[in-house]
Amino acid sequence: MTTSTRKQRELQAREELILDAAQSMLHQHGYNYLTMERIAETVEYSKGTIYNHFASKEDLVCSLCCRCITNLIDVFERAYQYRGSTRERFSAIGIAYSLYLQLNPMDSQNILTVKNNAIREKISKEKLIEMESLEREITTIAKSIVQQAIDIGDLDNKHQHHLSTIVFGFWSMHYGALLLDQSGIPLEQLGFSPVVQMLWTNANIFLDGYQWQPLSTVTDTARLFEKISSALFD
Amino acid sequence: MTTSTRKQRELQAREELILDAAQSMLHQHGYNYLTMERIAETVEYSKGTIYNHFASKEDLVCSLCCRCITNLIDVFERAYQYRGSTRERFSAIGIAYSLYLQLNPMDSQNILTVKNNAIREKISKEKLIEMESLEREITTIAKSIVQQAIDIGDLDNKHQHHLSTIVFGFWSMHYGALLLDQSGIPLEQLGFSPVVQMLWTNANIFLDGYQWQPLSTVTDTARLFEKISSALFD
DNA sequence: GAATTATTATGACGTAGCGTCAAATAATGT
DNA sequence: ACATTATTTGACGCTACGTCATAATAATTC
Repeated sequence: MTTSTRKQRELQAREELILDAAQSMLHQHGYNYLTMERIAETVEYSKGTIYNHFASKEDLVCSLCCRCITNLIDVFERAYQYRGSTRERFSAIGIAYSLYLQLNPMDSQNILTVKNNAIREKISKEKLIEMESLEREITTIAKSIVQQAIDIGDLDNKHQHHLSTIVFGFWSMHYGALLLDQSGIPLEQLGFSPVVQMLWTNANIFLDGYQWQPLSTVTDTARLFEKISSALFD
Repeated sequence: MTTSTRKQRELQAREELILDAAQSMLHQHGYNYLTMERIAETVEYSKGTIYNHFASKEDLVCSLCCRCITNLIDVFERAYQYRGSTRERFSAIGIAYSLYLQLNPMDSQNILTVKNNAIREKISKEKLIEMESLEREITTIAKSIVQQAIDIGDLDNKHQHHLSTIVFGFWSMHYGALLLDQSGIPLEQLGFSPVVQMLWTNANIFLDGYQWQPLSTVTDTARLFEKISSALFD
């Protein structure tokens, strides 16, 4: 029993070690430099051992992605706990998302990588299921705030059947914005402002569109942004 | 002179041939099946000749992407010409985008591929510039409608300095939604409705948020969607 | 129209990196 | 101490990219 759990723990520890090495390598030299061989060298195990942990390079990257979503869930939960109106708490989720990905550009990269079909095809079924389950978890947090807003009356209950549409809209807006940002489109050159700023404006407009109270027109949004972001990232 | 242009034309024709072959291969068997060797076989030229046209596999895929953006520009221009209010014309752009990518899922795939940093690194400078120029062109169309809306007064001119923010918000929302859709997240399973439908709802809410007249509350949006989409795709 | 030169096409070759598997090594049980 | 089971290893096979010397073809000159 103890033996078995010690083994487990050792395995687990090594897995983390590998993931850390991969992450740092990715961070420093990018995806193309990341090879199974190099990871093996770095952690001082053989390639075969790496393959005992991860079915493929893609599986490994997907695992990094799972870690990232786990981190995001953490931040989302802090946003969920934020003391304020439902609208503020939902906004907090948006801020959490955008600041997290801004602070960890490599993670946006990985998300983008894993979403690519060519890569996805090579990810094992199990890893995909793991990731899906995390994704379900994270959308659940967002959905529950919307539900609460409807229950309280901050959001008209004619939107009850739009519940997931609201979440989806908010999500896709952030997702799209951050991916556009990450993907080397020269936004400034095309005449755009900093992404986090535009996102905050548009998120507010979007929620105003749904008449989610209190509207941004009666709020000091700049100050709110500061408050929420320091509440989340300190 | 004539000789040179004939040469040019032959080259151009072959380039199209290669791109067609690649597109169809991609369509039928996916990115991982696509190899330079197989393309060469299909078009009955040698690998070296393919490399005379495209500096790398990534360059080739980027070229496909450029073709796709060119198509999008076409549809955007039709949207621009749509006879109706500025709001309808801007909405038409959203519909154009979402229906085009819905009808050509392989193109969304390619966009996703090309946006990936690992891939982008391998694309030649020239191709990237070519693509950026197309991207500039396409955003210009969207921006000009927003400008017209402000000039006419459909959109309050306090939004003048948000002009690009509006375009960016609209773009990112659509972009994010369609990528989420393409990237195998089991949206229905997570309790979401069909993407095009959610997008249409959210796009309207977004524009309502900016108070872009006439608001969706005084519009038969379902009918409008039908009208616009048949105007664009027939 | 033959000779020369310029252009273009070819595919064998070098290389990188993935993933496998038989053999070596370590751990565990008796 | 020996047998059995589990884990680790790295050489090997394979695929696919991209190159380049050579061959083939086209253009030009005389």
